[in-house]
Amino acid sequence: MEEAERRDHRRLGAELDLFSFPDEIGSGLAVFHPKGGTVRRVMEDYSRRRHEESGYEFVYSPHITKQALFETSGHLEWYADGMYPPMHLDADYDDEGNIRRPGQNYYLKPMNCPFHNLIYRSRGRSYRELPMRLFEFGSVYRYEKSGVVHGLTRVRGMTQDDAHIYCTKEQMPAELDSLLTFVLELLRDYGLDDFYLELSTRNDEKYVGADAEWAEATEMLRLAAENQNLDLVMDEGGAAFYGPKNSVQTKHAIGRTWQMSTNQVDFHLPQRFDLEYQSADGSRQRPVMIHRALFGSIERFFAVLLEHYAGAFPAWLAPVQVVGIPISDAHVEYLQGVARQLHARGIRVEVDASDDRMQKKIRTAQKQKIPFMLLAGDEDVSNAAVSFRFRDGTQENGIPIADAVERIVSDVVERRA
RNA sequence: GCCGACGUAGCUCAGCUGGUAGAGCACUUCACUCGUAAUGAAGGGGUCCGCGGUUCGAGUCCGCGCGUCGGCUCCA
Repeated sequence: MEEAERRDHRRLGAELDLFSFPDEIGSGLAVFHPKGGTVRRVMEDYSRRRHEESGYEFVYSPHITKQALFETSGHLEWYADGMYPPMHLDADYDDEGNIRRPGQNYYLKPMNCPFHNLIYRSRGRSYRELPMRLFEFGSVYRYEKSGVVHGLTRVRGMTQDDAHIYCTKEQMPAELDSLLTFVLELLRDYGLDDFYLELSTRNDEKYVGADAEWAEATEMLRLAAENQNLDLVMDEGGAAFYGPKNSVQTKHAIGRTWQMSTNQVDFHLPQRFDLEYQSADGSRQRPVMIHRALFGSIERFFAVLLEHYAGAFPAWLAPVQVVGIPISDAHVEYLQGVARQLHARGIRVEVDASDDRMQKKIRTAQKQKIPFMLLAGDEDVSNAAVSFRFRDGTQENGIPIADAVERIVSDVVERRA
C-alpha cells in the first residue's frame, strides 16, 4: 500500500473510529465518534487556553439568521451560490390563500463575521477598547459543489476557529505582526513545522476601497510576514475584493501543502455595518477589521494532523493515552489499580480485560496507535512495577508504578511523545 | 456543477453469460490463563444504496435519484 493511501485521513478515521459521514445526514456532513471527539476537544481546549492568554474574548452566535443580516453584509450579493437555500418562515395566509403576512427567509450562516459585527455594534465603542478580539468556534454551512466535497478537508458543515479583530489603523501593524507570531507558535505546538507564507494582493478588476488603503495594508502584511524569516510567496491578485491577506501554508509529513491560517484585512464590512469607535479627540472613527482563522476549519485541521501523524497522535492528543495489558486474567485487577492512579492525574487510560491473549492485546493496541502500553504479570506485581511497551516497539520493563505514572503525566503535560 | 468509474455483512472484498448470497477481519458465547503484533471452536449478523422498469424470475439488465472515488473548476 502506498504511504499516501496508508495515511489518508479518511481511511484512518474509520480504522481508528474517529469520525464518519453517514449517508443519512448528507454529503460533507461529518459526525465525530467518541475517540475523534476526544482529539477534537483536546485540540479545542488547548486553543481556547492560548486564545484566552492572548487577549481574545469568547463569543457565541446562532447558526441561522434572517436574510436581512446577509443583505447588510453583502453575502447574498456575492456568496449566495455558496449558501444553503433559505427556510421561509412565519408567512400567514387567509382562507382564500392570500398573503396576510409575507414571512421571511432564514439562512444557515456561511460565515461568522456579520454576527461579530453586531456584537461590536451592540453599543458605542471607545478607542480604549481596541484592539477588540472576538473569538468563536463558529459552525458554518456552505453548499459546496458536489464534486469538491472530500473527507474532512472539504465539507459542507464545519467549525471555524474564527476571530475578528477590530483595531485602529495605527494599531494594525503591531496587531498583524503579533497575530502572525501567535498563529505560527500555536501551529508549532500542534506539531506542524514546515511553513511558508503567502501574501495575496489586490485583484485590480475586482475590489472596493481606496488605493492608499490597499497599499498601506498590503505593506503592513508584508512587513509582518518578513519578520517571520519564512519564505514569502506572492499571490498577485489573489486577495478577496474587500482586502489583502496573508496566509500560512503548511506542509504535513507526506508533503501535501494546505492553506490553513489566514489573516485578512477588511476595509469593506466595517463600512457596511457602519462600525465606529470614539477616539481620544471625541471624533467618531471607523475601525479596521481583521478576519483570521488559525486552524482554518477544525475539520480540515483535524485531517491534516491525522495525516501528519499517520494516526499516531502525540500522547497529549491521543484519544486513549494508555492501555493496560495483563499477562493473564489474574493481573487485571492490579492494572486497574494503576489505571485509577493515572485517571486521577487526568490520563485517558483503559485496561484491556477481554479474553484475548496478551499478544493479541498488544497487536490491538499497536493498531490503535496507543502511545503507552503498560503490561503487568507476576514479576511486575511482586515488584510493584509495570512494564512499558511503546508504539515504536521498544520496551522498558519493571518500572515502579509511581515512576511510570510520573513519566506518562509529564510526557502528556509537556506535549512530548 | 461537469466528465468518468463505483455502491454486496460494522470493515476489506468474492459472487461465471439473470435462477432470491459467501470469505477474512470485527462482534457474541465457550474452552484456554498465556511475558511484548493474531489460541481454538461454535454462533449471530445482509430490505445485495433507494425507487421504478424489462423478465416466469434481477445482487446481476435498463432509467432516475442518493452516496462514494478520481479528474476539472472552486475553497477553510
